[in-house]
Amino acid sequence: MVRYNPNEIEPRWQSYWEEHQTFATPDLASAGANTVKRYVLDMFPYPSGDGLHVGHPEGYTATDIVARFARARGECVLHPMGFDAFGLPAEEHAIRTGEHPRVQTQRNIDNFTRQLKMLGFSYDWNRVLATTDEGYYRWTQWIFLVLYDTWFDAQAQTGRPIAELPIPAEVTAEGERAVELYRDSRRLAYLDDALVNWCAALGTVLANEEVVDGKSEVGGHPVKRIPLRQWMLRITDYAERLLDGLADLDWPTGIKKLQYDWIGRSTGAEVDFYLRPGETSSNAAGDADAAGGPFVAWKRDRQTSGFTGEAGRDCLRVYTTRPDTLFGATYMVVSPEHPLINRLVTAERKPEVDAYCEKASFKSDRERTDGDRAKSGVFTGSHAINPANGLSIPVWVADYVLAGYGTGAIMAVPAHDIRDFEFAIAYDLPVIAVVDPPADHEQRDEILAGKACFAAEGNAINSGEYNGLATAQVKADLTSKLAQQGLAREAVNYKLRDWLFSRQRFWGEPFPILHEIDAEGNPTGIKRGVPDNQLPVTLPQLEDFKPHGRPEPPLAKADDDWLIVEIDGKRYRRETNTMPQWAGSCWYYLRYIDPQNTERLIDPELERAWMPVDLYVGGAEHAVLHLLYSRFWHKVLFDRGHVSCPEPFTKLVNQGMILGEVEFTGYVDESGKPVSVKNARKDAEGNRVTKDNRPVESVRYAEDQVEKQGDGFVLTSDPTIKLDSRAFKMSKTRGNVVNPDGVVRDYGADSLRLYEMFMGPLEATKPWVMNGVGGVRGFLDRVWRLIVDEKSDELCVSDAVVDMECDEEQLRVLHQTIRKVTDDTQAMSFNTAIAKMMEFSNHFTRCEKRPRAALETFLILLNPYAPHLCEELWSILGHTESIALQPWPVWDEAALAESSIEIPVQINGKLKAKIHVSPDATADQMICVAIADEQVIAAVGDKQIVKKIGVPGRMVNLVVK
RNA sequence: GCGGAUGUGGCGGAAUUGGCAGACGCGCUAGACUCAGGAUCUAGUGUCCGAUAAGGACGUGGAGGUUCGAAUCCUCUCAUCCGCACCA
Repeated sequence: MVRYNPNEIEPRWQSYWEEHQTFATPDLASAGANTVKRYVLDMFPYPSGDGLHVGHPEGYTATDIVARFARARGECVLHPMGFDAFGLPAEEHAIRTGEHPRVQTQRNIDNFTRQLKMLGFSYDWNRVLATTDEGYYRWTQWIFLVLYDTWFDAQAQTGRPIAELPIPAEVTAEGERAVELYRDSRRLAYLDDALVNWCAALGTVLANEEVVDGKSEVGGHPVKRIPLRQWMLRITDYAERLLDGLADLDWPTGIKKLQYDWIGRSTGAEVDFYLRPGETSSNAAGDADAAGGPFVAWKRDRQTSGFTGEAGRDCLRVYTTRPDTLFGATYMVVSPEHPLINRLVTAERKPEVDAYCEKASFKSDRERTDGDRAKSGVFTGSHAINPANGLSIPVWVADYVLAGYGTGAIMAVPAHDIRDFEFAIAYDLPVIAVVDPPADHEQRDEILAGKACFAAEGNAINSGEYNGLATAQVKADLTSKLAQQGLAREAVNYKLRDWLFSRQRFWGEPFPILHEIDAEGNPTGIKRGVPDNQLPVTLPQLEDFKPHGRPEPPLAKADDDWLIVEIDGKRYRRETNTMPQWAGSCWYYLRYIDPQNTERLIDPELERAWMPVDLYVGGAEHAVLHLLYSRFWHKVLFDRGHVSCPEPFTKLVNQGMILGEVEFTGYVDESGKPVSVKNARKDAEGNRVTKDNRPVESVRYAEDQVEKQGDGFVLTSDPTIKLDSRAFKMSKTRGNVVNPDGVVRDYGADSLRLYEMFMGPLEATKPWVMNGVGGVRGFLDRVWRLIVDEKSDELCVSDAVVDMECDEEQLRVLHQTIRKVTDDTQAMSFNTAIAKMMEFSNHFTRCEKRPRAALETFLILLNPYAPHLCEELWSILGHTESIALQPWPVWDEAALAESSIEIPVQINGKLKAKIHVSPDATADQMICVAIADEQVIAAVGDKQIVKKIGVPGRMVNLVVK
C-alpha cells in the first residue's frame, strides 16, 4: 500500500524548491523586452506570538496561485513576503516578562517563517524583510526626513508640495526662531500643539483612526483628549489628490467608498460674522494669540477660526455647506475649545461658560458622543451680525460643535439642520424656515411654522431677494454677493485630519530629529534632521520600557551618550518619540524591489521596472488606515521624484474573514433545564432571562444533539426547545480558533490550501467546516490514485495510465478543464476552478484507460493549487524537472465541440422535453426538431402554437394557447 | 440615524450575465468490499402530492411588475452582516 502521504511529500519538495531556488525573482532587465512583469503582493503580517491563524493562508494561497499561474504563463513574477514587526504586543510582552522586544519579535518571525514555508508558498525568500531591521528602518527614517523637508506652498496653487521653501523677508528679520516656526507651518512633517488622544493604560497617544468608540483599538483602554506637542503629518494637503487617485484604481467599490467617506470632502462657503461692537472683551488676550504667537496667521491661513477685522471688530468665521440657508441662521455656536472663546464671553456670563468648557474638556470623546446625545450648551453673552439680513443673533458654546472640523464654529439654522433644530428646541431659540418643502411634504405646515426640521433642498422663502430661487442658485448667488463684500468665499472642507504621527513607546522607529540645546541644556526651539550619514538612529539600550502614565516617552530615559549629540559645535537632544506602527508598512512594497540597497531607498531603474504593484491582497480591516497612509507617502515620494507612479497598488482584493465552525446555542435556567431561544429574552440590562425574569445561561450543543425542524434547529432530546445556529469570529475566549499547524498535521498543506480556496469566493465571509478539509483531501487522494497504483507494495504508476490518445469525451473534458481553470484562475474565482478539476478527476477515475498526456496536463493545472502533490506525481511520472517550470496548457476550441448537444424545450416557459441537435443548428432547425418531438406533441395536445422562440445552442420555447 | 454588502437545499456554495436552478464539496440514505475504518467504490439525495411507480405541483427572504422566458431587470418590503456615527 503506497498511500498519498503529504507529511512525507511536502517537506521534501519545500527543501527542493529552496535548494534549486525555484522561485527566485528573475532579473527583469535581462528578460526579453516582451516579458510581462507581475508584482503580486500580500499584506505582510504582524508576527504575533500566536502564530498564523487560518485567515493568513487564505490571502496568501490566493496570491500564491496567481504567482505560480503567472510564472507558468511566462511572466516575470515578484512575489515577496516580510514582517511588520514593530508594534504594541511585543512591547507589552517585554513589559510583562522583561525580555527585550527584539528577542520575542525574532522568535515570532522564526515561527511565522516556519509556518509560511510549511504551506509551500512560492515567495522569493531572498527578499524577506522586517520593518524592525536596522537596514530597513534606516530608510523609514530617511523617508520621514523627506516629509520633513517637503513644504506645502499655499501660494503655488499646484496642489503639490515644494522642495524648497522661500522665506519671506519679514520672517527672516524676526530671527532664527521665527524662521523655524514659519517652516513648521509649512512642513509635511511638523510639530504642533494638538488635542490628542491620550491613552494612559498604553502610555501613548493614538491616531484618530486608532480610537474606536472612545477606546483604544488595541486593548480597548479608555482614551481622553489632552493637549500635547506632537509630530503631525500634513496628509490633509493630499486630501484632494488622494480622492482623485481613487477613480482609476481597480479596487473593491466598498473600499474606495470607505476612503472617499473618510476623506469626507464637502463644498460650501466660509462666512464671516462680525460681532456686535462693544459687547465682547476685545482687549483681552485671546487664546489664539497665546497658542500661536505672531505666526498664528501663517499657521492658520487656510482655516482661520476668527480674527480681528476692520475697525478692530472681532469676527467669527464659520464653514457651511448650506450658505443658501443664511437667512435662517438664528444663532451661532462655537466649540468649547474655540480659540476666540475668551473674547466672546461677556463678564457676567464668564463663570458659567468657563464651567461648561471645563466640563466639556473632561469628557472623553465617548461621553461626548454617547447616549441619547441630548444637546447642551451655554450662551456666551455676545451677539453677531448675520451678514445676510443684518440681524443680531446670539453666540452660544456647545459641545455638539467640534473644534477640529471646519472653523470650529457654526451658524445654526435650526429649520434646516436636525442638530441645530434639537438645540433650538432645547434652549428655546427661534426657528425660521427659509427653504420651502415640496407641497406634498407630510410635515410642510409644521416646517413652515418652525415646528419641524427640513434638511433637503427646495425653493427659498423668507430670504429677501432670493425668494423663489432653488437651493443651488441661492448658494451661488448669496456666496458671490457676500464675497464681493469680503464676507464670504467658496470653501472646501475635509473630514480628514492631519495624521498624528508620534507615539510614546519604545518599540518603534526613533525619529531622526535633533533639537538644539544651549549650554544649560535648555531647548532653543531650533531643530534639524539627523544627517544622512548618521542614519539609522537605532534604539538605545533601555532597562525599563514601562509606561509610567505620563506622556514622556520611554526613550527620554536613555543615557546621555544616546540622547545628546554634537554636530558642528552645536549640541542637540534627540527626539524621543517613536513612529507609529504604520510607518514601516507605508513603503515596504518598494523595499522588496531592491532589498539590499544601502546607497538609496530604491534603484530608480528597478523601481520603474517593477512598480506599481499589480495585485495586492489583504484583509478589509486595512481599508482606510494602511491603504490611505501608504498612498499618501507614495504620493510624496512621487512628488519628490523618488518613485515613478502616482499610485502604488493597481488592483486590490480583500479576502473575506474566516469564521469559526457553526455553533448551536441554547439556554438553560438555574436548574439546568433547557429554555427555548424564543423564551430567553433580554432584560433592560441586556441579560438573558426567562419570561418570568429568572436568569438563564447560554450553552453550546454539539451537532449530534441537534436536529433540523421547520426553518430552525431544535434539541433532539426535546424538540420543543428551539436553538440558535451561527458562526462566530474565531477567538481564543470562544475557543473556536483553528490552528494551521494542526490542519497541516492532519490533512497536509495542500489540503489546507485547497480547502481555503474551495470554501467560497475569496471576498466572502465564511465559516470553517473541518469536514470540508476532509472533502478536498479526498479529492487529492483520488488524484493520487489516478496515477499511482495504491494496491502495490512498491511506489509505481498505475496500470490504467497508458500512452495513448484521449478518446473524444476525455479530450473534451480535458480541454473544458483547461479553459475553465485558466479563465477562473485569472478571474480569481478559485472555488469554481477547483470544482472543475474535481469533475475532471471524477471523470478520469471512472476511465479504465487514462492517457498519460491528459494527466500531465491536468497536473500542471492543479499545480498552483496543490503544488507539493503535483510535484510528486510529476516526478513519479518520470520527469526530472520541477512542474513549476512547465508552460501553462492552452485549450483547443475544436476539442470542446460536441457532435450533438441537448437542448431544453419549454412550453409556455415550462420545461417539457429535451431534444438533441447539432451544436451549430439554427433557431429554425431547432424549432423544427422540437415540434416533431413526441413528448412535445403530447404536451402541446390540441392547443395552438402561437409563437416559437429559438435561441441557438440554448433552448426552444413554444407559446401555446 | 446614515452608508455599503448579502439573502439560493440540512450546510458551504454554482448558474456562460435574461435561457435546463441547485455544478462541485460537506452531510445524509442504501448497496458492494472489508477483521476494522475519519478507508475505497457504486447508486440516490430541493420540497410536496403520488404507491417506493408513471406523472404532477411548487420552488432562489417576501409582495407586486416587465418578458415568450426572471435567482438574474424594475418597484415596494423584510431580515442579516459590515462600516460610519453630532463632520455643520
